[in-house]
Amino acid sequence: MKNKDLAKNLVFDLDQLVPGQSVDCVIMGFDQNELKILVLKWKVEGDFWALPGGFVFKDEDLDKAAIRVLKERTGIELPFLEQFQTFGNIRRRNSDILVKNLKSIGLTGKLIDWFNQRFITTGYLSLVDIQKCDPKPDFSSEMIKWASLDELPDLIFDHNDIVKIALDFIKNRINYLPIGITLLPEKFTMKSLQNLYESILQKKIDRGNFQRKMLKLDIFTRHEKQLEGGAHKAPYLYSFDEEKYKKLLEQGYGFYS
Amino acid sequence: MKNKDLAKNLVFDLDQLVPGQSVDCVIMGFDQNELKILVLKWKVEGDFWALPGGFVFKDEDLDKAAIRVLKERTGIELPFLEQFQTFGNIRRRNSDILVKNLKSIGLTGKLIDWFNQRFITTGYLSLVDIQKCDPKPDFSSEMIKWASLDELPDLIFDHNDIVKIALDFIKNRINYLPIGITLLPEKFTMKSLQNLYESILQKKIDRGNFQRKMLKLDIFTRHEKQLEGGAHKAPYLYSFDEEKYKKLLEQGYGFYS
DNA sequence: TATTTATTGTGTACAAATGACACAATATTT
DNA sequence: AAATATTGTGTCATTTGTACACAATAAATA
Repeated sequence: MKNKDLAKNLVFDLDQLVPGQSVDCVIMGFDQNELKILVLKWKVEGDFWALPGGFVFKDEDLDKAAIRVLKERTGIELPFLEQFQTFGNIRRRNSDILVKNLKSIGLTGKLIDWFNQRFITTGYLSLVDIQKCDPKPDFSSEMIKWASLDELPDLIFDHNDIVKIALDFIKNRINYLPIGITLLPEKFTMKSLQNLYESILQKKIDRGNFQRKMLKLDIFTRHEKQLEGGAHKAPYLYSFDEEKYKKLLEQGYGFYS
Repeated sequence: MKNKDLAKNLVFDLDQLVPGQSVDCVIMGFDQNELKILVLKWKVEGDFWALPGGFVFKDEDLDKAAIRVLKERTGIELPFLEQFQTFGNIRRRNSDILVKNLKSIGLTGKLIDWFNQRFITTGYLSLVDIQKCDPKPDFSSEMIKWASLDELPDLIFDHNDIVKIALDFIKNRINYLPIGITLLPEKFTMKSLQNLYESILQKKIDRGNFQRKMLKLDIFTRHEKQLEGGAHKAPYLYSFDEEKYKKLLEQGYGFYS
């Protein structure tokens, strides 16, 4: 039944799509001090987990396609996604087993051919606040979830590689551009910002030094004390000063400028 | 006559190519203390300058396509090109005036259609030693030249943008990875390495400090004095210690690692 | 209520890196 | 032989990085 739905919905107009071109989105969220990736499970037999991805219309900007595809597959609306790499290995094609599954749910020959071609895919990423997102699977997926890096499932094709490259990209970027405004809630503690940095950089950072270094960037507004919950001494809450943050984004830091 | 040749040679098998996909190469060379870009002039009426670029075969890795295309268009053989960005704006299509020109040299309707589609192009770059290269125009170009950044001609489509992005990419990269081994001759002076850095970063660097900083990387071999020509006090010649250089390339520097 | 505990904000002290500038050494030119 | 331009290296003040210390304090516990 779910399979019939899928086959029915997959009847789109191939002529309007760029053949062999796709986009895939690595959406990173930060929750409970862990970095997580948004993945979805395809509505076919077998464990086919994948990044939210899709095709590109002939009359559509590649960047726009990424935004649209993310919206369609997950319901998440973002105004901007950052391109990080294009994957064009010749072995990038749907695996035999997947094609077999697609056949079994009644796809026609032309659609099978479509899915069986080699796709050159462009990777896009974004960092989001998990609390502000409510991802929902579309017709083609039976499940969507935030997977922590430790328990990232085996993904189809080279999607695991794509995630890895995306993580490297962010790990690199964090060294010269501030990060966090889209990953953390409105107000946050320095500790949680540090957790974010540590989970991206995969290393421990001295607490005191991190705090000083961050504050010296002068992109934060300091608020009153944290609500009572949990800790022993209540930490200050901070929020990003959007103007100063953007200014710093433009000029970067830590580099020759 | 040259136009006839072009039309004749352009009859390739479109079915074997990925439609709408291309690669473009930004080849940077360093000569006489200036950074230069390899550009070629198309063999059609009008001043159509472009980056060396071309199409991708269906059964070809994207990375390999870049290497092949560069070889075909310029004669330059490189084992590796670095991908830096993919350009997929909807307005990326051959301009009317170019198509008009292609028609005027006798291209058939199908080829015109091919050239008139929107291409998603992936940019690749490499840094080379100009002295070791002898670029030659292929059948489709009437001229090839190293253009310094100041006198870069107007390029077709968004190729000027592509060059700009490539330069930004290198400017960024130079801050955490050593550069120069493919741009400078076997033996070089610290002064010339500094010139290279200055022309990429577009800023003056203190001579003494630059020298110390570079040498501390411990990736150079110091040779005897420079040949007599020119200067007043002869500087030492250095060469890269390939092993140490590669090791540093792998681990990077100046960053959290 | 008084004490304990964990965590925060900030301080200090030393090492390392950076930036600005100085100066002797030296190959060529005059 | 003196002048000149450029190199290799030195110095020193400033900034940045790193490791660790300690008082302040909110919650938990006795």
